[in-house]
Amino acid sequence: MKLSTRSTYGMRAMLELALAVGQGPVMVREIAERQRLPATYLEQLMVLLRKAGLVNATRGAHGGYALAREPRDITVAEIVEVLEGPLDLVECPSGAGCCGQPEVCALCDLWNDAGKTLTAFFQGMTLATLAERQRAKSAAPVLMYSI
Amino acid sequence: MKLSTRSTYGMRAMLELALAVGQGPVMVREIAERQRLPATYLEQLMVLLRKAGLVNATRGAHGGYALAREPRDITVAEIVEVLEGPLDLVECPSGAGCCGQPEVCALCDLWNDAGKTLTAFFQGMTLATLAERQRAKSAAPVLMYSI
DNA sequence: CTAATCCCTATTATCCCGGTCGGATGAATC
DNA sequence: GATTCATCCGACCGGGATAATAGGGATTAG
Repeated sequence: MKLSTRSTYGMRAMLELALAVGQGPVMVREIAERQRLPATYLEQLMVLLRKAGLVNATRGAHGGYALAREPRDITVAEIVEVLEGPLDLVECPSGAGCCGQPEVCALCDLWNDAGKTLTAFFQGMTLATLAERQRAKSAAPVLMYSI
Repeated sequence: MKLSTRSTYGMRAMLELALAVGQGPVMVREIAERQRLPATYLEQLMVLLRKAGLVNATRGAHGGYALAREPRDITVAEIVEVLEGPLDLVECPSGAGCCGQPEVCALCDLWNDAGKTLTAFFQGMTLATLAERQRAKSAAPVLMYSI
């Protein structure tokens, strides 16, 4: 039930883009170095994000990636869903999650509700919020607690 | 990010036991047949649930499994955690989920909060509630909507 | 034209899940 | 006490997905 690295890598890249908003496109290699990620692997993920309309790519020299929308208009839910597939805990009703009879199975509801809970959480979180938090963390280091 | 079948199989078995509470132990084969699950596979899962103290096993003839506690005192969170591992979305801070510096990484908090949300949801759901819902569903079939 | 960068398609390695099998252990029945 | 029944335990295996790597093609700036 862990998230795959696709999501976490992707989120790290997207956060990086959110922090660099307004500074022109950022190269994959640059992101990869800053985040210590395998560059060629990240490349594939960026293509997925582009196809999903979350980022714009500019090719050629001085190219790179930039967010396609304002950070406040991109939710974590979107990003994760692109890289991880639908935000459901089981694939009802055809899958093994329930008995195959959703109308009669209390567990189907359980899994669906859990998925909705998670989705709601991720939908409520935007790149803008995350970037803000990240800036706060970077600016005010552990010193805060050592007074 | 899907749940493995271990959890779903296990939950189906546990719900079956909850519905059969007070009727003596239930055999694995019996559960497997009713839920259309591979019996020998389910067997392994039941052993895990027993070692976790969620069910009691009686061996030999007329043996089988029964809940170790009252249905209202067994949460979905416990069951899932036994079969699926800790209810976290990433394994911070050593894993690839965050940058390796939880104090400086906004994403660590994100993943942890998401995990807590999910955990809270599952902790709030007991076998008693599920059994009740299941009974309601079985009792009042689709006929309700065809008046 | 040339360098830089994204784009795309294999290919590989590794791990975990889902499942099977055979036999050992322990309990009930006769 | 022998037999039967059911849980227990470990070993094994195939498939599929994940996480990479590699190489070449397309596109743009200078």
